[in-house]
Amino acid sequence: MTTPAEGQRQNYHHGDLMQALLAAGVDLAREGGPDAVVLREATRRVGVSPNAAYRHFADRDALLDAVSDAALAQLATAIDAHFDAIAPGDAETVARAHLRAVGTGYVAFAQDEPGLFRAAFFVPADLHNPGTAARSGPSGRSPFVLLADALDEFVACGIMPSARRPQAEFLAWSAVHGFALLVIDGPLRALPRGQADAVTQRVIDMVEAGLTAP
Amino acid sequence: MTTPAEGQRQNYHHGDLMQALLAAGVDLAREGGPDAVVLREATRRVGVSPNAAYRHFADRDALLDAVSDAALAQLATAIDAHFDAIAPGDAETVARAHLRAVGTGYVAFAQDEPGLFRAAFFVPADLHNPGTAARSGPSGRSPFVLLADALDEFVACGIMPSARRPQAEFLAWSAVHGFALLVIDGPLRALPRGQADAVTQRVIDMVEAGLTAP
DNA sequence: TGTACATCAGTGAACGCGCGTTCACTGATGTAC
DNA sequence: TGTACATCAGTGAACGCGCGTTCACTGATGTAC
Repeated sequence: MTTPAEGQRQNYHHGDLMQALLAAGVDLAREGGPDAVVLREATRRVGVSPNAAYRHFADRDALLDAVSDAALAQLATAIDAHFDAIAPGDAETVARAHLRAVGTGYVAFAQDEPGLFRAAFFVPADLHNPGTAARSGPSGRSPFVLLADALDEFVACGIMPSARRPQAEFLAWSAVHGFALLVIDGPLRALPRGQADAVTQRVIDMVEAGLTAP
Repeated sequence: MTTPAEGQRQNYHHGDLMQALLAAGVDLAREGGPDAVVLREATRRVGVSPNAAYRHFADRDALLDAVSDAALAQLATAIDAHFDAIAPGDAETVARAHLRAVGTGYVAFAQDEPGLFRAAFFVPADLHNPGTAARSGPSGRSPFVLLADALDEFVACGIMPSARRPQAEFLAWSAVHGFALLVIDGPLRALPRGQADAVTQRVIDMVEAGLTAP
């Protein structure tokens, strides 16, 4: 995370240019989304000539992929934090809280880091492959896995019929992902944060009620 | 819609260059999404010099806005078709069918015309303003208005509490919009159409159950 | 401990590309008299 | 009905921009002996 004296480098060798370029790329994505991840600008920020990047990334797309993975990892970390805050309780209460934590953390991250959020999903994630550690948070479980586990708990504690379980991830994901986009880019972008948060909870209410309806 | 002998124009004056450029822009969006709406390419396709476009559009963004409106109008038309296919019946059945028609038509359009779909939402629509006729289908009602009307029917026939009505559009929209993106760009992009259609219906089931839950 | 040399990580300069946009212009059109 | 002329809708050439990428190179590093 420490980018030592950007542009002020003394030694010929950088030390960890790969990591520095990745960090610069993440900054660019944070500021302007995936399109802002410009290879030349990343090298400029690190204080290195443009072609130096090619020692560490095959091309611009490889850099963007790495940035996308890093963004996914940050999303995972944000969701982990919501997960860890859940108090113990009976299975059903905890299961519902798990679902809510994923949704709430997901939307909050999109609101806090819209550029990273868009970069994360610019490269379509293969959610079936939990992915490398580069895409997970401290828990080691990707957001998709956390969601899947929460839904498994729904079945286990009897509030969702097991026949409804297959592909239910995508139903929940759709609602929360779509809402995140409405809020950061779409017609709800002007909604004050407090009101948006209230609607976020209603989206999760809808998902929960929709999945557990008799 | 008829683009007379593209690139083979005889007369100095085009006739309706504005419309021709818009049509070319829509084609570009269809083929490659909003980023593919390139002003020079549009003029090339129409067979006109690049700067001729500036007689009709202030700049590239103005062209893209017009393309986006046209794409929204096509989406509206597609949804209108699903609406018109609904058989008469009791209020509740019709209300549910209306909601389903909007969702089904919406996702089907995204699947059939992913480029136009992405172009339509590249310029964030102000859904509160029903928008000009340029954004509606034959019915004159925009998709957002059709959705809002369906939800009003839910309240009117007593299957949704009126306290839940405000902003319910955004809950339903989130789920369907998010799912459309999962299908055209995201992790569900490889799912065969038939299976995707089945999941679409489950998304709508979830929305319907979630909004009408006791 | 010192030196030769292969290897690695950077540099400097340049490339072609296609874009959006502007300039001064010319050909066609239609209206006033 | 004919002509002068303002207006409109195009043209041709060029601009600056910033990008990704490649070339041949040089400085630094570390290992073998």
